[in-house]
Amino acid sequence: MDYIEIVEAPNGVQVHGVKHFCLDDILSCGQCFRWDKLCDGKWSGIAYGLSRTVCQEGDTLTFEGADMAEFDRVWYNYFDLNRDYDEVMQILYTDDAMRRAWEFTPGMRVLRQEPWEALCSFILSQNNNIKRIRGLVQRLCESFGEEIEGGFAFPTAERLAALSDEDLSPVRCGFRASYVLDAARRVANGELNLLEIAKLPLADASAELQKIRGVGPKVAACALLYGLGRADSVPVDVWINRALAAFYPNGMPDQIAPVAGLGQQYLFHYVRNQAGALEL
DNA sequence: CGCCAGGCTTCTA
DNA sequence: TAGAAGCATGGC
Repeated sequence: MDYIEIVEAPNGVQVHGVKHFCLDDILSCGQCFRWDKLCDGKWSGIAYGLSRTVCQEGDTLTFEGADMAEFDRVWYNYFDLNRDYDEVMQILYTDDAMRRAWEFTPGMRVLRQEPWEALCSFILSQNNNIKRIRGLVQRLCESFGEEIEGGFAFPTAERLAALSDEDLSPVRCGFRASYVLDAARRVANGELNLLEIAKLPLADASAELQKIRGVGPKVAACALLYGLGRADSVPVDVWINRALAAFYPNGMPDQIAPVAGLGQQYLFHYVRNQAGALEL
């Protein structure tokens, strides 16, 4: 595993000896929208209806105010700590471009966010920039999410399903409003069962999600990767498209497929942030 | 001001 | 059936 021990400390739960883990990279890379970096370097965010502050000092993570039961139930999984990233690394290192991408941000990980939150957030993400996506998600939560200690939970599909386009106007999400409502209705009425979709073959799962108005291949792939735990799902945006053209004119190697979505996360960060990455 | 944003739907040839 | 235009809104 990617840590030595997990202990309850006076100020919360601590993970000691964590590997392949850079909180800054994980939370600022655009895979999630509800974490803010505080001026002291700690991160404050909301997931699974809990508002928490998390910090990393070297190879120690501290989940302030959490107890072990909460950590086991929520954060262990959320930060993908049950995955052995040594294994991921070994697979990705069989490929040259993936190895370079990994080495650029070796502490990157893919979060396991709540299924509905991930689907809804990435519907809002389309044709939008990360700064504004964060604002949309925040207004959606403040307007329709349950008030919790420290903020607002992500609104349930059931709550959103009962709303109209006009109800969503304070969110200012433009043409995406009807997309969010269509998704909420299909999820709330049981037509789409996200947990069942997660188990389907990738192409079938994607097709199911694309029944939602406003959900195409990219958003479906994001929902699968970030919300439904599908490490084999690869969101292809303009950046990944460039990377595919530059590095994989004949497609990605087969052995990468099971973790191609994780590889995508390293690759995405690499080609966007490393000047000249695409020329190699 | 113009261009663009981790796309998708609709229109057009 | 592929390719381009249109879409709401705001960050830069």
